[in-house]
Amino acid sequence: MSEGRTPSPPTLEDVARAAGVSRATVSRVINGIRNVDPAIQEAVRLAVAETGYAPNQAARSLVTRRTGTVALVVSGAGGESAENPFPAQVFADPFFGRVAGGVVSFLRPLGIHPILMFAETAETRQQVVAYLRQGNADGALLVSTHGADPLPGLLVAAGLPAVLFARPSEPLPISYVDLAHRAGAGLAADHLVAAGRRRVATISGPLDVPAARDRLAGFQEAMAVHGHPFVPVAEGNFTAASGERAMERLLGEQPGLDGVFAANDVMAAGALAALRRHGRRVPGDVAVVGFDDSSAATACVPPLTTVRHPVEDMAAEMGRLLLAHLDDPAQRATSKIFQPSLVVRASS
Amino acid sequence: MSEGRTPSPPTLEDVARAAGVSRATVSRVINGIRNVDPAIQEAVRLAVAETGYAPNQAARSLVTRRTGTVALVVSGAGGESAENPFPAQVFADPFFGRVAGGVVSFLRPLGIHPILMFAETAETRQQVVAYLRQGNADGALLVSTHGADPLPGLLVAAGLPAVLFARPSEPLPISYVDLAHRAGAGLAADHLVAAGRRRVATISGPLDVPAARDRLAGFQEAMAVHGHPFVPVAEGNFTAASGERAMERLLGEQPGLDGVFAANDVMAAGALAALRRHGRRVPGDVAVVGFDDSSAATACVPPLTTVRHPVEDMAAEMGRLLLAHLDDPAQRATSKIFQPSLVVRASS
DNA sequence: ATGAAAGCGCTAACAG
DNA sequence: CTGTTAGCGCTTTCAT
Repeated sequence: MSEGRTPSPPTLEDVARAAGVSRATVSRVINGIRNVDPAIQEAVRLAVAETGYAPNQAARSLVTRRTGTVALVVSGAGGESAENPFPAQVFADPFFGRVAGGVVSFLRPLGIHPILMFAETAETRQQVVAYLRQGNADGALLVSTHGADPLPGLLVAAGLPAVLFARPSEPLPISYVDLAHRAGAGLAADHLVAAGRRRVATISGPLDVPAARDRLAGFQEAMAVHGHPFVPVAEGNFTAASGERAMERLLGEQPGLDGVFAANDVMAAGALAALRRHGRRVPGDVAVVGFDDSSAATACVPPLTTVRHPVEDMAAEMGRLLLAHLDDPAQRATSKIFQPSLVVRASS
Repeated sequence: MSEGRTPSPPTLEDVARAAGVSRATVSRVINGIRNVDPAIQEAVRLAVAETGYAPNQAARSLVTRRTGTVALVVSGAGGESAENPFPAQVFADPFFGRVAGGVVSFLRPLGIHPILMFAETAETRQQVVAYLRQGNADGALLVSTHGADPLPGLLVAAGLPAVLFARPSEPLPISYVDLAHRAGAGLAADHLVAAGRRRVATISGPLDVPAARDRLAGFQEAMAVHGHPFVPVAEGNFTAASGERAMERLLGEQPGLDGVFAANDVMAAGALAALRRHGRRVPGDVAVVGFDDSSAATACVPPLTTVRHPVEDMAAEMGRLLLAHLDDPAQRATSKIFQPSLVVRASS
């Protein structure tokens, strides 16, 4: 009585034998296809339980040509060389965590789990394309950290289903979700003006990022509407340190400023530090408004008034759009723009 | 002359025909098996290029019984009900980002991409087990947010290869990486004492988390060695808000304290806020030491002295251990404990 | 309503 | 060194 060393897992065949039916019937029951006698269904279910059967996904994919998996790709815009070989920084950004959380919350109830990929060089982008072409995933959810990311174009060229987190910088037949950045920045401007602030400045994000440009433009436009055609600007790169430096510069230019809008919460937190060092009270002397409503907004002292960016909802929508496209590949690219809202806290 | 509607991707057969050889030979070339005539190798490579061939992973997995994929599972300890149905919070923690970054940086050069999973209820844990049993991934990298996570036990019981981020609370034949938490906390104690601090308190993490318990014990032990057998403790839950509340309590108990060790940087940041509100200067009146050396440590004002937790390296090591186990399933469970180090910044 | 049989694309003995 | 041959486990016509 020798037992197999590595008892290979039960197959459909085993279940069929145990239930006294054919493989085809077991397959039907498992895949929830009707036209199966209830009594037989029950027998099959029993056999599945007692054999501990679990369908082999590879075999299934081979015939259905579907993996039931999607890739979640975080992509930069680097060139040939690996400028940032270590992906830790990118994933450490709470923004990425929110995207991942939103994607998972939508996909998981459907039994779909995303494959995490990271691409920032020409080589790694090709890796992503090859990976998808090999049928490791049915499609991709793409989050670019820079506007000029070539990956969306590559995906479209390869005919691979994908959905982007933001409008591509070049027009492309591809679906995406995005935020009404201009409107969001406008909310911040309206709020500062309504609060009686007259000497307002802004800390922008890196201007090669479309979202950063939109937030700046939206802020400037809204301020102009309120009779403030000129707004001092200092450019940051979305990090706390850059926000701090930008605030220093602004304070140097205009010591009497009484309000500042930062294009994200993290830079606003940096600005808070600079203001404190210069003896300005927030919001007494200077009102501060951030953008995103990220964890940084509430971790600050004082907590930040900010523009809410429904990242999780948007990420979930990406999943929805991708699945819709997979169900009906003929359907055209669509987009969904989310509306931001203002969250007022102690900093303004 | 009609073309196929959906031109099905080229197969090995197509490449073989184009190269004028057999499927087996093409397979050999593609899988880098030697004993193939260099001239034929070249011909095959050419044929691959002109057909645009990409191997079908499902077909490959079906016969090799390997997917070349691993699961990265973030797991809580919840019971039957979904107390925290939304995974966004968990993924938003920068700690998770560091783990993901470390895992990806190690796995990606090997062409392996992790599947992101999240489990916090009995049901979702079963989902993870089922997913692995279906052969969607060869093994799991598991990060538990609580000590009493049942998932490691389930994985062992199912005979699924896995590596944990921390020592399991129950002894289990499973590999893991961990940090010498006690030693790390000891470093913090030594530093505070060396800096002349005499009235030192600590903010612990949630005491149902083994790492939090170890950090507290390590700190108390080291302080005792330095002649301070009693250290006031306030328990937090690793969030900034909890750190702030804990600091308030400590200040109430011992208004003259001159040093505090928080079991993570985020709570230390909260403590900083409370200290500022109470008019204490850091480090002038009170020295503050955190733990982890996370992004929170440098985002604070002043930046935190902290105990470095090499999360990325540890995550990479998890990957290495898992792959080693997959290569040789007979090999026993191993563990690797990393040593922390002190990073001195302005807060102490 | 159920079963028989034909592959999905690939790797791995086994011959030659 | 190369080709032939069997499947891997599953879904899916096609008969019955």
